[in-house]
Amino acid sequence: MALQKRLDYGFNGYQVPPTPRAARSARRRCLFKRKPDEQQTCAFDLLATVAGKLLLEDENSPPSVNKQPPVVEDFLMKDKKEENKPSEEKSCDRDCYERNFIVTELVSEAPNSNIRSNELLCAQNDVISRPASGITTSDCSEKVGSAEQLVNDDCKLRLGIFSPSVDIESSGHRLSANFKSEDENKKQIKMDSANIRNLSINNNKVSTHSSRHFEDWDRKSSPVLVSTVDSVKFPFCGDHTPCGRLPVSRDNVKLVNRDDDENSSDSTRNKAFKAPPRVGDRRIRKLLEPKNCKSTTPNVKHDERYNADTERSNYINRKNSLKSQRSLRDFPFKKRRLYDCSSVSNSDEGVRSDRMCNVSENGTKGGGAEYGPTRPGVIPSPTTGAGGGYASFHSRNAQVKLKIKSFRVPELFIEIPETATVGSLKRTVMEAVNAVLGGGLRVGVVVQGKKIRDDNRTLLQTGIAHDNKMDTLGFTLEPSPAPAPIRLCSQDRPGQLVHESPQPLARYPPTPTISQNGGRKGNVDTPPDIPGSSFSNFIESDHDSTPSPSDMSLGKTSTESRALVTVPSMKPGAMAVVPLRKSKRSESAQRRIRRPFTVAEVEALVQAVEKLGTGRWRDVKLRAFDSAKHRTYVDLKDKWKTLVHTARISPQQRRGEPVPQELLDRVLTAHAYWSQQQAKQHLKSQPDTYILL
DNA sequence: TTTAGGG
DNA sequence: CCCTAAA
Repeated sequence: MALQKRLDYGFNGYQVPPTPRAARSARRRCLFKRKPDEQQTCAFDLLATVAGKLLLEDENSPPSVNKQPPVVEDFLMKDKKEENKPSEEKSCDRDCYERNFIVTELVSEAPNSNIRSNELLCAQNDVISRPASGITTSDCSEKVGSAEQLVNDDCKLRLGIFSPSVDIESSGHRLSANFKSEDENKKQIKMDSANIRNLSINNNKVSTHSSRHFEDWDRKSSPVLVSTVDSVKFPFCGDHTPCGRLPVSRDNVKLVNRDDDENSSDSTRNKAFKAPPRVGDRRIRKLLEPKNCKSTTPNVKHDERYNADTERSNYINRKNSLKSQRSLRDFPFKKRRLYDCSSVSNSDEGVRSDRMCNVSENGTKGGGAEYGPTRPGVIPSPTTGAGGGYASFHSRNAQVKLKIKSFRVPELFIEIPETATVGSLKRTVMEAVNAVLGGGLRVGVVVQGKKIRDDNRTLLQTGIAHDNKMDTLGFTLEPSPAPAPIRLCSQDRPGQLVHESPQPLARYPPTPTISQNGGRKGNVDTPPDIPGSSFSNFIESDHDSTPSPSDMSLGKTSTESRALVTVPSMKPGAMAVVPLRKSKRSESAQRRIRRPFTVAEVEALVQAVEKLGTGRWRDVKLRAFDSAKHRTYVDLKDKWKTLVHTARISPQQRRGEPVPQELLDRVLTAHAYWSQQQAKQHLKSQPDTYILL
């Protein structure tokens, strides 16, 4: 059997390394411009990735959620055009990464204010944070639909997209804002059809998230990760119907962790133009990837690999035919489970909205009965945007209180083999979430469309305290230039991540200046934990999965998660709205956090190595771990090394998350095969020496 | 920048 | 994971 396997690998499955290393290195060049520092900004990258940037809508363009820039259509067209041009890399416009942060309304702090900003809040939350399926009225729904179709064609299961919306509330002034997200902020749970053939087809298929536009995401985005005052929620959208094609084999395992750290690098962007994207699976991802910033070298050996992959895949299919079939049947259920979660989450959303309303009551004393439908006339349609007319400001109020009630993270894209367990899926998702939350963020303040860079300016000076300038106050979330504190991205302590990540936003605020005031300062640390949050729901009965830090963290997360809330009372003389401790970020050169490979990752690695062989770690990385930025090819190589070692030692001596024996067997087989190949090549390359000896 | 290996 | 020589 072993022999047979070997033969299969040798003749059908593996592809003999065709090119000398030199040749290879010649044509790869564009990727991995990651700076050393960036490796440590795991989470952050994501927010770069996930949060990206929140931008206040310009004054000239009235805050109107519905308003859709005419550009969108062009963008879409562009996308479609580019689909046919695999060799062309889309340019990454910086604007792509910006999310709009719209201050819908700012109300006077006066308790008697007749303006029910709460209503606005509620309305906005209601509409915007609704799962994509529920949002169809938007003018861009059509586009969204097409985008989703494309996605579905690729047999990808998209889990939530959030419409990033941020509500800023204050007892006095209330801001309701929407973060318009973009696709780059998402990770995708992608179930690729296992068959390589399918993959190839998919590659040629036009699959693009047209959602480069926040609008799109805004509309279709489903709530995914919502951190509210009281809890962190992980709602999944329920609008994704399982695609018709189901994964067949474990081929094409790909972990798409969109760590968009590369987005932030201009050099990367520039390079994108130099090198066209590689054909094949990667290309799809490119298209899907919001950033699309990095380019891939053209895969010269694409056809070659295609053949090899196909054969290999056939082999695997034969081998696992039974298994695959079962997987086919099981898969929908696995997915359904997620959807069930989503429904739960959705319901939670309602709770969340309510909670928000309630919270807002604190400030305005507005009766709950007055919210929403009860007074529809008063509620500015979130889509129409709230004009500044609603706000009546009392300039005598010296305090500006802001409360960011929730951040929504756009989307998670993850690829995972259908053979993976639900537990591993959960872990993967959790990792993605942690990555999102664990990152550091920098908050920018935008007033009247202009970014306020001077942190020392007072609100008064900036105009935030002025009645006539309250219309447009915005915040931007952007990746912090320096790596986030390790703790923030530590996956080893995932439990802390979820509530820690918000820290840069929520906990640091009270600067000396700000802390002078009483007000609701105490709310900053208000951590009303909601044990039954969606997060815990999402993971709850995870018995089938092997214990992993992530899993453990989930429960912890649900109980420890802190609200992403900041209610720093600020006097006009206060400093930045959301002061950040930038200094702490500078302590780089830290050892990267340990991120144990999951079984899914191991499988992806094994599969890639089986096809590419050892010694081509960059290709392996690109193939299976592209967009998993925290896995460098060195990491993969090291992991392979340890895998080989692990496979050779007795199971009793192994530590950590147990790797399925089947995988270890494959490791040994592949390692043996490629070692042999290497030896052969070595002999060929030095025939003279051989003769001489 | 990538590989290959030792630490 | 880190560090680095070597390619």
